[in-house]
Amino acid sequence: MKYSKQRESILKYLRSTKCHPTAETVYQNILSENPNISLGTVYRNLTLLTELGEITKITDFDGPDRFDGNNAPHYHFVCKDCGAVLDLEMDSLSHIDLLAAHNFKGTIEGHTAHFYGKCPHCASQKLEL
Amino acid sequence: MKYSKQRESILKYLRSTKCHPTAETVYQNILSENPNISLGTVYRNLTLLTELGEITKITDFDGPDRFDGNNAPHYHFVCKDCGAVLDLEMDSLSHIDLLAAHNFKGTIEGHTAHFYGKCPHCASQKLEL
DNA sequence: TTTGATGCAAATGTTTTGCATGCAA
DNA sequence: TTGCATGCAAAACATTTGCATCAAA
Repeated sequence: MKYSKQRESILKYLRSTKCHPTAETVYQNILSENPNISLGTVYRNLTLLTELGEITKITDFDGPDRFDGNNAPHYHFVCKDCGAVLDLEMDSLSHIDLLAAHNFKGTIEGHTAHFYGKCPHCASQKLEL
Repeated sequence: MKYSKQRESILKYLRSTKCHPTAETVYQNILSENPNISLGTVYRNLTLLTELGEITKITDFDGPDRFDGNNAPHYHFVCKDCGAVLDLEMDSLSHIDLLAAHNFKGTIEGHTAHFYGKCPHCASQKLEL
């Protein structure tokens, strides 16, 4: 694969943040480093990096897809109040694959899961009302 | 809420199928019963029925949103080969909310989870190769 | 009659793609 | 120099919305 400055910028930005940005947000954040980059190039490289396994595409939530530069397996939380997407520190739930396989005639290869509720910030605001 | 024949058709169709159709598929399937219905009306009613809790919107997968007329809580499986979405017969995984809450300072109200692999049909085809 | 629901079409938002040009190998 | 990657713009796709009309209450 041929090197490109644009792809390097995109990956560097995703590795540096925990905010699970959309393609548009990635674009806005690397624009200062790449004044002529186009949104199409951002999309092309996000798709490519996802196929290479360098990043993960998060399609679980409403709205535009988000991207995650954290390669380690982990689960996500979304706040019902403010919409923030946070990483959760918890063990793998691989045992649920066995529960799913129990009455299923196909093969279970894995799962995705995410959690929702109130994030630390919104939960504490609620208490103050 | 005012009665409408279109809404009744949509709900009747969703109650009758286990195939988790998209808005477009719902539209195609009720067209014979409602020759003049528009796709916009289908979208409006799918949104309304989702808000009423009569049906569920599935946003977990790539591609357009799907809708599920089965009100009972259950989990979904998607086949990596053919893309089919199937219902899984398994107990609630409510215990994973406790696992998620363990190191989390906000509040966990629930989760969504889905499983992937090969469906019964594609798994058996694979064996025949 | 009143008000919410519809059909239609245009608008919106997200993502993909065609094509000429540019840059890495 | 060769071919993949880019920038740009148009297209494709999914969904929402404005508005005049229609039908349920």
